[in-house]
Amino acid sequence: MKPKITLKDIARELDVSISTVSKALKNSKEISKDTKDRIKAFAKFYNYRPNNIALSLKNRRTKNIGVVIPDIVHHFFTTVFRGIEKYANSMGYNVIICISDESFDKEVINMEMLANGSIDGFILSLSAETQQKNDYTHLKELLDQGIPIVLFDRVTDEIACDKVVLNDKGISKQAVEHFIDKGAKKVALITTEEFFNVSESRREGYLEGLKDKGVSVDESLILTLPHGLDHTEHITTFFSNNKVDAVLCVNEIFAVQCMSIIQQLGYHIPNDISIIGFTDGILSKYSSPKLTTVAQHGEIMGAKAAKFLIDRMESLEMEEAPFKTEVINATLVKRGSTIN
Amino acid sequence: MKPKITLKDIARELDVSISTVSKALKNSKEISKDTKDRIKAFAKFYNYRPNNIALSLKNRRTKNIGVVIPDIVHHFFTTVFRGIEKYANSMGYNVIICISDESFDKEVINMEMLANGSIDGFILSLSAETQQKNDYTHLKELLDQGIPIVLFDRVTDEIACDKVVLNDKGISKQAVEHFIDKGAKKVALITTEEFFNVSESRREGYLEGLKDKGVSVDESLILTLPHGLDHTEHITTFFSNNKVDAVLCVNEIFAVQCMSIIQQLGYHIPNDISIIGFTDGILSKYSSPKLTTVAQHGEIMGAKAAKFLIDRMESLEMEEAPFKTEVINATLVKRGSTIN
DNA sequence: TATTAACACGAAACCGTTTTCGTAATTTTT
DNA sequence: AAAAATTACGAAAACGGTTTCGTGTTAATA
Repeated sequence: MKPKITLKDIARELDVSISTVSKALKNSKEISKDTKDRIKAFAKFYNYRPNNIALSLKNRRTKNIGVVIPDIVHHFFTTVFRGIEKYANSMGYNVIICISDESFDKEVINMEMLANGSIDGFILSLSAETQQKNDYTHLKELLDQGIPIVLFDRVTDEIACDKVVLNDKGISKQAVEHFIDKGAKKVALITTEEFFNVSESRREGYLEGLKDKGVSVDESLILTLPHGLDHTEHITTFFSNNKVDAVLCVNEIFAVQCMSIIQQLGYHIPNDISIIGFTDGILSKYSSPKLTTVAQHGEIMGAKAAKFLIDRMESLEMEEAPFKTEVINATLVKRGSTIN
Repeated sequence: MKPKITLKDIARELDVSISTVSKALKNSKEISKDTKDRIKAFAKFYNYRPNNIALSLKNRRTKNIGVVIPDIVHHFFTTVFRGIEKYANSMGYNVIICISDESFDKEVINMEMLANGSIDGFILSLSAETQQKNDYTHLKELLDQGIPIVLFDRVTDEIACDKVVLNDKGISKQAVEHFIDKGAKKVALITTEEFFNVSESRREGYLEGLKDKGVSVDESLILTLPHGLDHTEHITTFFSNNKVDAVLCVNEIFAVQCMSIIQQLGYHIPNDISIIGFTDGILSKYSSPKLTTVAQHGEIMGAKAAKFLIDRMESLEMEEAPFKTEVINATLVKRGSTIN
């Protein structure tokens, strides 16, 4: 057992003051070459490393950033997180992660814990419950205390801060137009309940895409699936009752579920029915046929969010800089589930 | 802007000493009720919260644990991480995460960064490169410094510490026996290169399962896929050249790839060929037929690892406790890709 | 009434750094 | 040779807490 060595230890052993040691290790020219050499050699030999906590206290910055996401098992968040981690790490920051589990209370409690000195700033995607309650006082308080926040994907207009979002609306529109361009007449949308702003945007894009192509909206072609339940039955009855040519799903799980049900019903994909899903995850790559999806470029989003945050934290007191919103362009990855 | 308030601020405003404030807030009976009430009211009003960093420095413990994993996008690690996070959080710990990206250097650098005071202990799964190099000096040094480490899944005998592993061998054996019990004669294994100790164990289990059932080993039924490439061709030629009844795959990606290739070759699953994969992830649940898999219970592993670590950290100086290895029992989740 | 005990609080050390400022000792300038 | 400047270092404050110990007042005991 060889416990960590401190400046004090070095000072004692070498019979100099703590300040001298500190300065010597920082190569200060206040200290003579001889003394510096002695101290450096000793420090190296005992593998001295400054204590991060003491530094944090002194500098009043931790070089930690807090990431709060609703769910880590979800592919999209995972990729965003990876982007955050990579960029943050390259800039010398560590990442403390909290999972809100879609719960308002967890989001609040975790953030308050971290805000008491553990981190210098937050990157956050709102929990479902927070979006439902529409209560953002916890975020406002943190901003009030001077702690910077960057919101991504699940954002809100209520909070003034840097944001990184996807062009959900635009890409949905594009997907719908792609369907129609390839001959589809009846385009369905399979979506979730409305308190996610992303679902909302995707629905808008869907509607706009139809409108632009001069196709009238048929509300019965929009299937809203309840949260958390098994959807097989819903989907089966939907496709039994409606003749559709193309389906846009707001996530890849819905999409592959639709695919197998559609195939069981005897339709051919993509000849009879085309499908596009959101989230270019593992399911899309290994389904058969492979799924055409909207790539959300999570890693890019994460990196951008991290850059926003770090820029703001490091531009000392340049907090006056106006808040920016970066729109990441989703792209359509065309695979076997559509006619391309 | 309403910056954080400190003990000193309260002391100044209320004209008492810092020590009095500290004691009052901790409800010390050294302080009179009157004074306590005043101080508490003031603190509450200004929403005083002690600074975590200062506490860490004083107590010489951060209540942070460092998690180092090779990859966050991989489902298994994600679930383990979730288990760690949940348990740690419930015990008042925060989690700092580093992704080694299967790189030895990243593993070393990240751990050294965190070890200088930022965390009280590590939970770690070895990177592929570390296992290849078989170099664990960085871990030994940390243990030497008195920093506890818990290893999970990708472990090594070289390091004496608490460990949490899966009974890879046992469950593989069980899977093979299940195949044979249901009538399979020719059981294939599709695996990765050998520097992962888990692949090794799974292969051993496979061999043992055959042996126990009195089936002789046919080396040509073991397909080793190279790391990172596209495997379609390998798998296709494998199944074209070999008549097999059942396939055990060491991950779910291999399994679903096999499934689609097998189906394209005109075989029926599970009637002609049965399949079992490892990792009970999203692919297994949404494939058709649904995949019979080995559930690794990552969340349980994570929780157990976190418990090991926290127990050791909190049993002050009870570091004498012998190191334990917990074996998590994987289970077979029987679905449509096997005859059950 | 003198002594002791209980009460209520403050001073100071400590955790491990950085940094400002002060100051002997030496060297340079006049 | 006296004054000024430079060199090389140490003392101390600061970051924000906790905790031990000391002490002046009051209350209880002899």
